[in-house]
Amino acid sequence: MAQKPSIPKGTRDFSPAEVAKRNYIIETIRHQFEVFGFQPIETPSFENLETLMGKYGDEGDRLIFKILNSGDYLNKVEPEVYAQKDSAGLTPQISEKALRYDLTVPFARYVVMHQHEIDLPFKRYQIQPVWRADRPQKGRFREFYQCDADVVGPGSLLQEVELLQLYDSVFSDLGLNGVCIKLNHRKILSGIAEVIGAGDKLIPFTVALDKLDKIGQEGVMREMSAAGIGQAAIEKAMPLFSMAKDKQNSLDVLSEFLKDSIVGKQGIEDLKFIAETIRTLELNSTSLEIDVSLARGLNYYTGAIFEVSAPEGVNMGSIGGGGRYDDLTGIFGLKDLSGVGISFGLDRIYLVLEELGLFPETVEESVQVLFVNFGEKEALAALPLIRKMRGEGIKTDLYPADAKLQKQFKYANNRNIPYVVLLGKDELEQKVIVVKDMANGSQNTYAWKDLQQFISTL
RNA sequence: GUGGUUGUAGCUCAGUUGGUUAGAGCGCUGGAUUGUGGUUCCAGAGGUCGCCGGUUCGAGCCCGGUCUUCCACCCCA
Repeated sequence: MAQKPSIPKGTRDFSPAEVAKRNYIIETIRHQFEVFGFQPIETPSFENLETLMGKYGDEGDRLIFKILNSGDYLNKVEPEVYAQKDSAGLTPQISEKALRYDLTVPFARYVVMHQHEIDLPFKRYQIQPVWRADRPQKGRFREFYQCDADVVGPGSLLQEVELLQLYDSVFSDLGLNGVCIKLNHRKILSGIAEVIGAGDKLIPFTVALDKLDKIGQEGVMREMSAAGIGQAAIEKAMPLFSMAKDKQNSLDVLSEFLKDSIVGKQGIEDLKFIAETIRTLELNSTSLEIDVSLARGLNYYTGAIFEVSAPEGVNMGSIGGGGRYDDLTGIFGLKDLSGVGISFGLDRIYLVLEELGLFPETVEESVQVLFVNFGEKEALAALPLIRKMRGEGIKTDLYPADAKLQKQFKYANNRNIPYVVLLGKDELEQKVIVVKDMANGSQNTYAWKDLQQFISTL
């Protein structure tokens, strides 16, 4: 035996039970995507490197998995570039393809390429793996699934409202209560930066503000200062810190704070509309919270931004996120097309459901009825009955070998199979089956011709 | 990418200052039970102590490297 095999860091194998649970989540999400009128697309697992580079910021560029060119790729490198040992300069010369980093940029590329064949507004969903060359942690993998729903076309705030309802529907179906959707607006952040006189430092300002929960007011102020934001500006922003804690009145406080900022006021109007509409429609299992300190999201968001956090007490980063991007397709040459979308982090939702014990028991039920194998003659007699049950859509199986009864029952027990059917010598003679209910141990006898009777109890 | 952490049976983990043949629980296999699982009792199998190298008379234990796990940054789902 050679070296033990292994898989790359941050990747995983999935056992049948895990796949069953993952499929349960995927099907729940897919169902609601379709109920909300989204259509599926799929895109290649790898794109041209230039399609992806520069879309996620410097940090994102670093985390993109690049694919080495085929053949004698070093041969084409200019000697000067090679000699300089400059990785950034060398990369485009030895790699022209890269693994998909998210689903949004490929979607934007798709819209531009297929603009003449899609009807706007186009509501698409996409459930596929993405890859990031990140250092793994709990709930952070190098290969993971995103489940995205986006709308492109004429912009309307009703779409934001619908997407929030979509979040709510999915988490309700999954039985995951206490999920909190945080809501903010890029224009509010711009307005704040403008009002405090740090308009040119928007990104570092928002990145620092986002850490308020984590490092506190002092930490945020220190980080802003380190980012080159002036002391006067930071002090002007101070009311925001206390406001972030008092989430009820945040819009009123913000209105006052941003009264001189046109952009800022637009952001407030948007959020007011979204929050009030949601309030009248009511959410089922999730809560909506306006949070000025929410600043995450990729560089392309321009309007509302969302982030979904797991219920309190579960230590997990965000399990979903999204927002509006007014000009995503602009970078691919198609102007004035607005989009808004959300994403579900399948792998993290899985971990949350697992931790809270929220997977339905039936999810792992691969077989409903197992026929015991008593030998060739009995097994052959069972086959027509099994075929009939399978024809009715019942997950039915015959134990594949004439093993000890004890072993077959143990197998059924370990697999959580609820019913075991006995068809041995006696049953064969009398043309009956004995059905054992594994939950309570009770047994019932049915004639072969009355199989339907048994089926109807399932 | 930076700093730290982890790895021993299929799983969860013990393993003393470095000292014979590395343990437990669960699981697995067989038996008590030749037509009955989930409870009980008895017996058994199962380990290159992540990998490579070093120190030592002697390494699961000490040192270096490497891979992996998890954590804090960074960033993110």
